[in-house]
Amino acid sequence: MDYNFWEIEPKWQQYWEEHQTFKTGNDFSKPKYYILDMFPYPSGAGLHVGHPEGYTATDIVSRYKRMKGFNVLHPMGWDAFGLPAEQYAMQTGTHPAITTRNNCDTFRRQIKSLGLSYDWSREINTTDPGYYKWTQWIFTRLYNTWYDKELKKGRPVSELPIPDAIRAQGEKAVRDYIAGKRLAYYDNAQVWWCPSCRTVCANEEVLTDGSHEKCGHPVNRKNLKQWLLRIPHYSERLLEGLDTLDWPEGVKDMQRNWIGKSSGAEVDFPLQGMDEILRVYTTRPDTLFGATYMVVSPEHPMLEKLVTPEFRETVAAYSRAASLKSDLDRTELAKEKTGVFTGTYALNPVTGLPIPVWVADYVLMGYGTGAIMAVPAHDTRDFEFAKKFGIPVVCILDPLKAEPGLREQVLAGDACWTEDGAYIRSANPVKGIDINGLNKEKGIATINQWLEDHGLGKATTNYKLRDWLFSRQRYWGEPFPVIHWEDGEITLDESLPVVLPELDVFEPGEGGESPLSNAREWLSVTGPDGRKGRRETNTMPQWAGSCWYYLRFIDPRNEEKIFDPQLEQYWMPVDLYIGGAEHAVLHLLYSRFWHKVLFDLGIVSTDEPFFKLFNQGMILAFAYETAMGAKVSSDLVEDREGRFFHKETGDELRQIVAKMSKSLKNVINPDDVVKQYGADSLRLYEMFMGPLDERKPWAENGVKGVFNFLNRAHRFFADVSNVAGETEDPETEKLLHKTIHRVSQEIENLKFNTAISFLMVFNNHVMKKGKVTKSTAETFARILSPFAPHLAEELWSLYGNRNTLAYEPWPEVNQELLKEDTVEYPVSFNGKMRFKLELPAALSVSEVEEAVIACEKTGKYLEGKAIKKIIVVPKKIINVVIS
RNA sequence: GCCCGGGUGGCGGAAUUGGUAGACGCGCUGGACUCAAAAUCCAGUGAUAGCAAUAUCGUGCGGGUUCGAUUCCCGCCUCGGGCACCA
Repeated sequence: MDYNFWEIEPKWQQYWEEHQTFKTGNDFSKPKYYILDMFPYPSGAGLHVGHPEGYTATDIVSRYKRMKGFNVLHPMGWDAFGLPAEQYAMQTGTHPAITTRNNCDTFRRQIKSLGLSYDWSREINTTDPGYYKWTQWIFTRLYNTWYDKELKKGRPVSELPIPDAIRAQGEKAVRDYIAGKRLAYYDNAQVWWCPSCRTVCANEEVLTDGSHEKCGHPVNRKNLKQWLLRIPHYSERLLEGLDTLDWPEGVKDMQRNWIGKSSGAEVDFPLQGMDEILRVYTTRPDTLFGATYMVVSPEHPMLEKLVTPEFRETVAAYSRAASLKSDLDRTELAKEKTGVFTGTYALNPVTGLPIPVWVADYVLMGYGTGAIMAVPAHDTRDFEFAKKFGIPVVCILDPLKAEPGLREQVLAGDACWTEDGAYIRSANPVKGIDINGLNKEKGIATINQWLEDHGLGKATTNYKLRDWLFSRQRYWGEPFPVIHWEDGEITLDESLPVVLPELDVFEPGEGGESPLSNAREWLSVTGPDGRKGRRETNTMPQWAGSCWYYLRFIDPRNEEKIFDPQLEQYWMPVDLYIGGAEHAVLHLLYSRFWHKVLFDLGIVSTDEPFFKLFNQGMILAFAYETAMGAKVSSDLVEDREGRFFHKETGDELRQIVAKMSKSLKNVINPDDVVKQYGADSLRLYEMFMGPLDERKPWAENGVKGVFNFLNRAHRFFADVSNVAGETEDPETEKLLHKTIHRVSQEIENLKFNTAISFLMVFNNHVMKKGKVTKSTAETFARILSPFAPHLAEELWSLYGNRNTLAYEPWPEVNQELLKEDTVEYPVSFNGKMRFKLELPAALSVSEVEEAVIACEKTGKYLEGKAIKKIIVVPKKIINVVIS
């Protein structure tokens, strides 16, 4: 009988749908397991083979956990706001809502064709007003929250203490004061602007090369009134939380780097001839004796005061030039340092010597105090600058570990040294400070103490994390529930949802006007007092909807509340979250931030949303290139026994691994694979390709390989004449239990490739043996079911079972059967394996030694040499050391 | 430049993190069945030498520790990802 997957698969999919097999159970006495996929953006291209990779992995774990007796929450939904639908609307006039609905329908059909065990009754869509009502509601919470630095938590603004001095200035002052504390605020911001998309974007969305993550066009700076979220308040909390999570270390590191904590000190430098100080931030206060000049950023507020009349013009010109440069020019391209002298001198607080204050754009206003002390001998940037402008380089740290030649150069101020060493020229008896001879660690501690004692500075911490720019000049996004009144007051619109109005024109204005400013009727509001107002026309970024969707899955149809708190307490946190690594600092940082705010407000019960995170590796494809490195489209490649040739030129080509791309004609459509080999084959292959977290190339022959396995399993197990054994063969029984053990273990460790190989080994074994008992066949169907659920259900029903096996108990391992009576010891001589020796497992070490010596094969390898030592690792190896 | 991952047969990848390197799958070779092919089944398959038993070499490169290293240490090469004038 054929492996008729084309009949089996739709049949079982229909069964599951009709019986609501995967509707989440409401037996809350069971242990829960919440397993989540990063929900997709439903693009017009349909499902990519990368999607089923993560989805199959979570599906295997979900099915396994159900059989293990867990109450499993495994939902799916659509992150459906976003640019492509809007751009498509601009080109074709089709409303984004229609495009989105069609794309979701396609995705849903495709996902359902894979037999994934989602609870579809919980499907959510971020563009549904019933959903974004609560996205808006969370925004209102953010708006009404301030961060209490003492308690290290967010609190309602109603609890914000207002200083008397502010209160005395009247209502507007109080309002401004509160606005200055809110986690969501509206302000003028130097923002990244993408001229191609005509919208602003967040720091996190700008790539290293200065291009927009979404479209690839270069971005520039613009000054606009925008909504921002004060995520930096949560820097420390976001950092600390990472230590409690079972996440890939790489992702944690990326978040740590992004938050960018650094410890250092703020130091005050008195300005010569002025009653002012210039405050700097440095991570190397220990090098204070080597500070030979200072630099302020061109945007520094004190710059005006610092400039002496004779330098006014050059400094003004420099600042103007700097302001016109994009950040890209100021970083990437500006290998060469630039800067000008302000005419002012500051006094080095430890030496008392005057040092010049310069302005240069390599110092950024957004970090630290926007001013630095420069120590050219021990900082490469300062060294470069000092050499260019002829500023003295004073070495104050003897590089003991440097090579002799380099050490001489450093000591002479001709080279820069940033490592540890011993301080020299770092004492001033007049000031009562001496760190000569100390190392870096002690030097920093000593100087910090001295600075604090003298009121000249103190140890501080800095973070790179900046306010999160939270508004976009887009139509297809969540409207802000905000009204700007004619008198300048901003209030929330509490009647949620604020529904996105219908529009025919989606074009954003070149100057930054949002498309919603065309929605005239929707736009204007009149208050009860007759006051006129205008709605916020920006919309929220795509991250908003995905920041909290995992919470809505818990109680997706609740119209009264964001969710039932009791359900939240039961289901949270997410136990396993699988998705791509591209979200390491965007979605995953934003979500954690929102979640912590909600936690502080008592809305959620856990401090972190995702307990375990796992990143699936990207699925790539084979591609071909010529000797010169030119890529060749796959349809022009001929495979001749493992070597590849260009069909037209006949040149031999090199096989490489690259991203799937339309131009290389190597994109795989999951629908085609399902049609040709079935969903179980697609699932199995994606899991069998290699470790889940690694990038790996798609190979058609690999699909055939697993398809072949399913064929063989079907041929054997679907033939009931094979399932007729009375009692099980002991060898088969042993292997069966070993297989259950290994498969269970590998599922727990998310190592599905090896789990599948164990199933193959078992199948190969029984096919050779010829017959198994019904019990063995049923057990095999159960352990196969997480991977190939359609075939497993089919076999299960063939054996006379009426119900789905989705909730059958996972087979127990009989530990007795895992024990071996004998061990086949590899015997090696001086580490080289020579032969194998089967011995009873119960033998003691000395008995094993005796058996080895007694073995006749041993004599052959001794050849008159003496045994120095015999190493026996019980049940592993024997190594005979000979002279 | 800095921070993370990788590098194992012709290919995808295994190896209980110090104990038989190459499980499983693909591909290839030979055989059975067939008029023939496909499908299926059986056997073989890291390299070199040998009819063979067997021997030598072999996990990116060079050292080291160890009875024993894909695994640990030191120094490199290389591919991928992230960050980057953050003082």
